[in-house]
Amino acid sequence: MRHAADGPRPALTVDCVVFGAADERLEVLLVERGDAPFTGAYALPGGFVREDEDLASAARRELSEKTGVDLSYMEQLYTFGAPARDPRGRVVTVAWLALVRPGVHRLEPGTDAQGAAWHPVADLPPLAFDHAHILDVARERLRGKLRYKPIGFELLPEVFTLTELQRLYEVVLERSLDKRNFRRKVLATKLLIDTGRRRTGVAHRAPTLYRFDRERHAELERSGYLFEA
Amino acid sequence: MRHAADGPRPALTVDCVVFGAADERLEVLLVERGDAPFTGAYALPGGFVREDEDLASAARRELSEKTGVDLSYMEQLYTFGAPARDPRGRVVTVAWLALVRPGVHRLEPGTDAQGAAWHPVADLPPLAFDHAHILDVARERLRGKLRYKPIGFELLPEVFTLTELQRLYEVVLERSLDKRNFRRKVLATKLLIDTGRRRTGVAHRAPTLYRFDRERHAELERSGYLFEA
DNA sequence: TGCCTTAGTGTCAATTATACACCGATAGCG
DNA sequence: CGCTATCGGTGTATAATTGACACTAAGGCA
Repeated sequence: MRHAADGPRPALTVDCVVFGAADERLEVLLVERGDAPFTGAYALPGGFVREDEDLASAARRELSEKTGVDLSYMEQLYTFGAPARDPRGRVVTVAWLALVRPGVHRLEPGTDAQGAAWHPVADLPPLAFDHAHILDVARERLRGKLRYKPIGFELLPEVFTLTELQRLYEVVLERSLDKRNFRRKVLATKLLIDTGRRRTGVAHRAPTLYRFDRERHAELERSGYLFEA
Repeated sequence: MRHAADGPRPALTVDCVVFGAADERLEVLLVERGDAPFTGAYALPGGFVREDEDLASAARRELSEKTGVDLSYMEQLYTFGAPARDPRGRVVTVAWLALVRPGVHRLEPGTDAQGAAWHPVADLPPLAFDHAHILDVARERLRGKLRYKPIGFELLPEVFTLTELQRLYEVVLERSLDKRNFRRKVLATKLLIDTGRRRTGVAHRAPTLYRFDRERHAELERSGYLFEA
């Protein structure tokens, strides 16, 4: 059975995969490591779980400490525990996934991370530990979720055009979508509100700006529904 | 950063939710606890992760030790880490999900579990720790998977009738399905092989026995496909 | 004012989902 | 041995959804 003294134990950390969309690209928040191992390499923000701390709280705290980004919600992604994933010894990490609008969070790197910055997932620097693998799992999960949850909105600014939303879907799903079918489908959800405003200053027809209907979304969440892109 | 000496750490366990179907019910494999806390209560088979052991291996080992059931594949379910989930101190557990055909595994309870047995999920004894919650999460995951993966077969005997398969779906999804539509859909997958045999000795028309086409399934797995019930 | 660029719109065909009711085969019983 | 009870097995029509596909509209700028 479970005795607190049962032999050596793995250490436990949390790591956060925070995605955002900017310039029609998918980006991820990384910190530059200041200490060994992997000094100077990039890593997912994360760190040790404290003795009396909920896992989700640990993820939020570490993300905040390492990057200055405060998030109220993250989804648990997967727990990675290969014995050799950390050269210092056995470390099991619970990875978390979050989607944010880049730009609304000021990045304030913590003392033990030299920098926190957005990196396009299509062009990543070498990552510490097994973080490249964690990121792959996160991208796969994001793809899966995007197909049946309208989470695309979480990644975009408060107001956005349908074309911007479509580009995001295309980037994440890695395939092109038909404009008319995409619009039909996404508008059919009734989750978008026409703000009545248009984006001006562009050298072409001014596109309509929409925002996400959080109330309707919460309502549908409660009753359980699907969404397909 | 991560120093092995960083303060007190949560202990780490694995717990296994093993589902099977029998008598048109969904069952789960539980062990009776021999030691405190929760002496005499039922629990999911599980235990501590060893220092140099992969998480999946730990789950397989604990399941085998506690119940005698050897499985080659389990899917990671979720990691539970509420600070108070174990009265003895901080214990984080990585839960795993497996589907088996009950009857093909001999149950051999380990020394520290008084008994390993199948229990219908619709009528469970009180469970130790937060295992009732873990089981809820597992049932939800099973429902989700059943909708788009043909995993129902994993829970049934080697040969089965379409009605048995449908009952299983109905039990897991908690709704009734149309017989003709179900048959059409499930046969359209071409994942069932008509064995040419029928179940006899029943006081009604003898139903055709099918078995699951593992080769075709593996093939489709590779190319990626969906399945809807 | 003409041109370049992106926004925005509709239809048709194919596919898929759903609703729905009767005859067939077998064992058991009287 | 035939009657009955019980579950097995089948098809069709309608509605909803998907996917393919091309042109006009509007705005800024040269």
